Amino acid sequence: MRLEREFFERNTILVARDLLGKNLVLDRGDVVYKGKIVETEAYINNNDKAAHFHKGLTERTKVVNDPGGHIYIYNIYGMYQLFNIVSEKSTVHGAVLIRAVQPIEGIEQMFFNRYKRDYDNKDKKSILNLTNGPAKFVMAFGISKEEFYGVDITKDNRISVEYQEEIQSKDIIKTKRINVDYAEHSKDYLLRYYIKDNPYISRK
DNA sequence: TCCGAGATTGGCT
DNA sequence: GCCAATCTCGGAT
Repeated sequence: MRLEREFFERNTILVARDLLGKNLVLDRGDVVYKGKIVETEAYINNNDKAAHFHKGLTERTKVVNDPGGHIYIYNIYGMYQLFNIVSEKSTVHGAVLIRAVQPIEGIEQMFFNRYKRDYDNKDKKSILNLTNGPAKFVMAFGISKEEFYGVDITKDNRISVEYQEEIQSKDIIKTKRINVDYAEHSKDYLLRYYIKDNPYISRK
């Protein structure tokens, strides 16, 4: 059962928290990639200097104007792409960065996408390293901005978020976002969420 | 084995 | 010039 528009059109912070434990699913026909979302960050529309759209939208960020459930992907550091899901209703700006997932299905293909070699000589560390960071899981799934920017994750027949039971609040850690030191007053907002003790989170 | 520093890379803030 | 990241390598543990 996929998550519908109503889920994503809510407040960004609620969407970020409730995405924990849900499965991100990418169906390529011959292979299905599935990963449990274990770490997210909220970028909000309340004077959040860390948000790309805090001064208004540009060509890069225009999809944030769409209703919740659309996909926002951007380039970072010249070499990587990060995956976000737009939240809030149309014209209200907010997005959730997916920072890490735990592989559930398609792990052999993820391994090949990341390392360009077969699944044979694997070790525990290389498995954890598949998807324990925001650019890592994008590479593991083989997602690109060109293919998925602006796609509606509630309607598209390739990509969706699969419903799973809520994570209990005692198992959710709430902390500061990563690498937003430039964001002045916004840098200490507690807008990063992750599942307690999950091995795939990007940082403690 | 673990941790920190340095290199990498190109579009936009 | 800056940046919501990652990889590699060297020295420390």
